[in-house]
Amino acid sequence: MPELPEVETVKRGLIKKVKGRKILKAKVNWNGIVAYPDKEAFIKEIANQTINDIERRGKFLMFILDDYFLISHLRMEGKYFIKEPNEPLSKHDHVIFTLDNNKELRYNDTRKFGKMHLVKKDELDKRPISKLGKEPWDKDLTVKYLKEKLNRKLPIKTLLLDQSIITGIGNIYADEILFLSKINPETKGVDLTNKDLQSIIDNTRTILEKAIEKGGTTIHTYTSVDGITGLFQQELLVHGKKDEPCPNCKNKIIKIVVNTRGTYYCPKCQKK
DNA sequence: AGATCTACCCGCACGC
DNA sequence: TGCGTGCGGGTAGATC
Repeated sequence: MPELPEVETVKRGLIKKVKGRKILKAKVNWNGIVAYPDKEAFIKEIANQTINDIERRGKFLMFILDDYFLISHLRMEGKYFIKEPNEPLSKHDHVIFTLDNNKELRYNDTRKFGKMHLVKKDELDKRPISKLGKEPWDKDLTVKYLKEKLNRKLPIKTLLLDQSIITGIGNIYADEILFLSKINPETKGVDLTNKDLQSIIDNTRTILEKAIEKGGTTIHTYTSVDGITGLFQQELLVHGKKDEPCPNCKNKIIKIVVNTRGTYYCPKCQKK
């Protein structure tokens, strides 16, 4: 599933393929994907807009158009493909953009979880990305900042997934970051030391950078339906490794549930 | 009022 | 084989 590194990889791939292209028209085959505005307005307003650039904010892709931002969240399984117009639609192709180079940009989403918002450039503050917290590499992401934001009783695992604090960390990397930081996922935010907070910042950056690097080497796989999952799977240390030996101390990794999210950690290395 | 919790959107994978 | 259930990001709305 796409977390920040995968979204960054998709972004880089899309820039190569569609930057500078004009969207001649759009077709929406599943209304649920288009969250705002309604389908008719979406189709009407996006016609003849040029994709001037593509940016990433947290796990959101942001297509910079002439008068609008197209904000796209892939959620669990969203993918973009470039296809020839005469190629038959795949089962889960839900939004099709016809480009000015006789190609189609197709949004494919097995689980129909993804969302798109088309917003005027001066209306950005009303839409989802306005609430995002610091990007992992933001210079303002400091121990002081985290100390304020994490001064709560919720488990650190839950707080790491809160996109309004640090944006871009998902369920998988949250486990990995806490493992590298030797912090128990159930530790209350308020109980973290300055050293813990610095560890979280450092390890977040390290692991996401490493993952982006990996993503970069397999950039073509974003057009392959099952390509993205396989990539960082091999790199994981604890997530999904129930009953397997901890890479650090060989103790068994255990799985618990923290605020409905499956959570993996080493009880020996990550004591409360 | 602010913090926290819950339901919801979906379809696939898995296990009994 | 067939059915039930867990999964998971973000948001809206409920509740503490």
